[in-house]
Amino acid sequence: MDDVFQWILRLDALEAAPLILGLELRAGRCSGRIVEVEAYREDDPASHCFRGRTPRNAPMFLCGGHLYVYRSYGVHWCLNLVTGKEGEGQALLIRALEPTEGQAIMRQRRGQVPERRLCAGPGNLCRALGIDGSFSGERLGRRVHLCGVPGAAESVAQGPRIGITQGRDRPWRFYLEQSAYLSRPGIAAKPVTSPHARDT
DNA sequence: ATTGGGATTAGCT
DNA sequence: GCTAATCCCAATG
Repeated sequence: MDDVFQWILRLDALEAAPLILGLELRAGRCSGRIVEVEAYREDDPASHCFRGRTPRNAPMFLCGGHLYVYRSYGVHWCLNLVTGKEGEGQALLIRALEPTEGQAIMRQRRGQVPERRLCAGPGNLCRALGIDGSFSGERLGRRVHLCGVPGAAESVAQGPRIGITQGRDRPWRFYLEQSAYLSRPGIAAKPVTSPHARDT
């Protein structure tokens, strides 16, 4: 079953993104459904890989299925699932989860916040799941796991990425349109798959 | 050796 | 809407 995820994560980030949405991400006793991701690639001015390999971004150049965790603004940790083949330098930034298990522990780490804010935002979800820089470069399946049925998510939407100054023209943020657990509401979304598209 | 700029967030105006 | 918190990297002298 894990082979399915390995296969998906070796696809290009843009192909993998809609398949990853809806899967459950678990770390320790906490888990949540992935409702929002963003794709970053080497040919992409917004990506940490844009100017080649450095000690920080080295895990992004491993093959799909590894983790890349970086420190944001010197304050927060952010989790990526590396995609593609070794040397390509691409990943999916996990931006929001719908908490499904371990909410009590999450709240202990995050403080008294409403359920829909527990894992909303890349920094917040790492805090909630206890993910830090020591996870970077690690293989999926050690301390972080995926489970669920890939590609089964209801209406996936696509829009501009958040918080970047370069590469704004690339609509590489993917999210579950009806989710109440997004880091921010969808902006000028265009649907990728609709609930009825799969029926045909 | 120093400097400027982020794939962010909470709290305040 | 604005700002501070504060670390890593890249570009520059």
